[in-house]
Amino acid sequence: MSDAEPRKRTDTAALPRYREICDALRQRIVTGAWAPGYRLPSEHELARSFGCARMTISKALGALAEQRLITRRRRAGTTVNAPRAQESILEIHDIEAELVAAGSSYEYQCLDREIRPASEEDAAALGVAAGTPVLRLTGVHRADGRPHALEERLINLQSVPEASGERFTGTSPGGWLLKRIPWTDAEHQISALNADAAIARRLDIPRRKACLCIERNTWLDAKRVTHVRLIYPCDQHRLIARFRHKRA
Amino acid sequence: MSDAEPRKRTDTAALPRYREICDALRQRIVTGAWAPGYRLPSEHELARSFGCARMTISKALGALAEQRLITRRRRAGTTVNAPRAQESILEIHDIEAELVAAGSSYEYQCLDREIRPASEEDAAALGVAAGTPVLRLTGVHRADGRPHALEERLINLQSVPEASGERFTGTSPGGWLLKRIPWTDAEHQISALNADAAIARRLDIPRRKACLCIERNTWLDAKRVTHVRLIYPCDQHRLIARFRHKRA
DNA sequence: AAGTGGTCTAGACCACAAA
DNA sequence: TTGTGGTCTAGACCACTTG
Repeated sequence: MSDAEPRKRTDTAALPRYREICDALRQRIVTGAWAPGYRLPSEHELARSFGCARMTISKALGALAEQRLITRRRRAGTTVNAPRAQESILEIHDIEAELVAAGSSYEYQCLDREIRPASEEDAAALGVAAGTPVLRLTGVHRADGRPHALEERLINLQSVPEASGERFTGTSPGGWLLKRIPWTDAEHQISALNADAAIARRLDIPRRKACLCIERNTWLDAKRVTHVRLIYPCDQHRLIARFRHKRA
Repeated sequence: MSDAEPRKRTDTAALPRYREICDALRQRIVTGAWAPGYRLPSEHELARSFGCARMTISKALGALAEQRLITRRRRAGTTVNAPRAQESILEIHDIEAELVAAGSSYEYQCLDREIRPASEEDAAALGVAAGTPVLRLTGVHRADGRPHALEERLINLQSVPEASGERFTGTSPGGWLLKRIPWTDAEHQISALNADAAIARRLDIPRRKACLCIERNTWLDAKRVTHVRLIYPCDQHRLIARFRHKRA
């Protein structure tokens, strides 16, 4: 067995072979030489033409497929995709962790706490039946003593009954929940709004100032856990989302 | 050569071996049996204990690493990561496609078009050297005749020289670019702002109205392609991001 | 120096979907 | 039926990094 006898790869590259191949193929796609719909040569053919094992080709194609530049189907072969929607990964951090990471002090101030049967509005926001017992919390996150974000939260007490015993004075509900109740699904809605009088007062900003609003719904399997609405003054927060740069 | 003699896998599964292994390992991590910081057995050991080739283990670990549940380093081994931020997938669509999908008519109106050497401000936004030739475009996206979003765009003419020949009256630069120049990397910044006089006039909204602002930078490998700033009145747009349900 | 992950090979069998 | 991708093996060499 001559076995693996490749390794003439101390040449210049430092780039793995599959990566070179991946880049070469991507080049043909992005330059339009291989237009959307074009069917690529089979893995066997590519392996021959690149002079490598089929698995190396497979790895290169796998990377392109994960970037959604191509679609691979058994028997049908591999075809170039049409340009797609921009898809980015958005990381939404715990406010406390975020502020601490930025070197600020952090404090949660509870403004209001109420256990009640869900109103129609609560029910719609949390996605439960009206009358379901919910815990409603309003509070302010402070950074270095100054208001940073306003939080309005509903907790489904059917999913998290132990929340009814917690006062949430000082401890932020987000952190508390995260430690106790895992979630399996989440949805975020991001919007902008003008601060109304109540928001302006609580965040100590002028009325009508633009704010970034993040609403999050979380599920534990099929059960709704919590609904939260976070309101940040526009000059205190922005979200950054990056396209995940495929490397493999 | 007995070669590949595995394939007792017409059992019940239909699930690839590397997938089973990946799930088994993930289970140990998410249940806390392998806590953050824990160092996993080496690939060789895992291969022995799972009774498979090392490459199969490597594929399973690769999937976990891509989910950022573990970190793999040569010599140092593989360790369990600390829990990470909430990570959602944000899809940012082409405005035209979005409006058409919603059943609205779509129209792009070019307000301004200029080819010039990049000013300091342009250079900073686009990430190129000052003086680099850029195409600067301002326009309004209209839905059913009414202003929907304001777009301010810079195109790097070194990356996309053919853009200099395009008038962009009627055709939206986003769609035009998407059809010609794919991107490999993108970064989005999402913020809120109060409409100033110019924005208010062009979008036909009151001054100080809150707007959602999306800034996008795109790269083709290392080259900057375009920088765009989209401004939506707060009641006309919201972004939705869903937790990516891990499957692999 | 030694152990780890990273990559690669030259085969092989399988599952699937198109012809 | 047949060709394609999907997975797997048993080994090998390499590069990196830690002890």
